[in-house]
Amino acid sequence: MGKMPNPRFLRDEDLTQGIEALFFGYRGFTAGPDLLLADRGLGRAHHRALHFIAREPGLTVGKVLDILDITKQSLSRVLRELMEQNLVEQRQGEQDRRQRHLWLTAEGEALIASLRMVQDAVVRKAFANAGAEAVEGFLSVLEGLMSPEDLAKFSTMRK
Amino acid sequence: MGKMPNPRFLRDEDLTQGIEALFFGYRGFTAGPDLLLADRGLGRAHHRALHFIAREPGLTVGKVLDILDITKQSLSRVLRELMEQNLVEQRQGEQDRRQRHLWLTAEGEALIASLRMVQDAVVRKAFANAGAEAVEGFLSVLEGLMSPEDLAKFSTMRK
DNA sequence: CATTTATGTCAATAATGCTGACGTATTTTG
DNA sequence: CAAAATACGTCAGCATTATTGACATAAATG
Repeated sequence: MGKMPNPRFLRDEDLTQGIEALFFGYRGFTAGPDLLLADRGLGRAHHRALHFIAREPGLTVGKVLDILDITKQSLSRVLRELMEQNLVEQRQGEQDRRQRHLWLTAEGEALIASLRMVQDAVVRKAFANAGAEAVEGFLSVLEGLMSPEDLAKFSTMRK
Repeated sequence: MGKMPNPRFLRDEDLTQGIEALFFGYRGFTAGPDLLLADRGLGRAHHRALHFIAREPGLTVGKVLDILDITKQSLSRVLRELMEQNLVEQRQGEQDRRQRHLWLTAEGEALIASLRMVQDAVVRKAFANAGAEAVEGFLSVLEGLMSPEDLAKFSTMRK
């Protein structure tokens, strides 16, 4: 047998609190980068593309499409804008020459670094104040919220 | 003195994981409602308005503006569409007749109930699988991510 | 009575997404 | 090798959610 079932757990009120915490928390999480990006005429979509390209340089367009789960038309516009601003560059695949591999330019690296600086500061503070155990809980709840497909992507990235 | 500082805590990798967990988790959290709303030609903005009106019936336009932190022009369009679909109604304030108090109609109550059904199922499953302690951690990290203003709103709502 | 407040509206613009259709280069397959 | 599938790009049109700026009205307040 495990712990006593908690009668004060999973009430409607708890769910409401969780829903609202996500709403306000997500907003706090994106506010800083949004401001920085706006200076360059970029938005959250550009941030996401930069993030995943930075995380795994040489990613193909197809892989980014799979991660972001948007249409190729939407991604195409975002990538074009990033390339116009000399933040990202494409290189033809060597094995499969149909593929376009995406890399950050030095300028792109600099931008993502400043975005990370802002976002990391917020996340680090939240993590540090809440403590390591809370962070474990935070992650496990978020994993439970993910679709099976996204959970698989999320897990694979950490290997 | 407290716990031993954990050298494996707050590395760049941990922050990356947190950032990506929020991205994928938030997507899982909004996917269900988005589908239901699309059937009626509504979006996430309408959902947010419905949520807070349902939570505190009789809310004034000004209070909703403060919570959602969007411009009155944006909210105005959202409310007009909700009223056109007979989901929300306005009543003039009795004390202050400049104010418009917002209420859900029976139809609005029915819609928010079905949205809650879908979203609650996702959140309840995530909460139940992760456990009460994890939920505490989840909430405390999210509170740490909120701007001071949003944290105040979030806290006030629970009193 | 002048000012402030609460709300609404008109117009223009931007970022992010969608569907559908079509094109090209390249690889794979029968 | 020819046909099919794959990876990618692009053109056009449209929807949602947001913005700023300007202006208007009714009601409360000092």
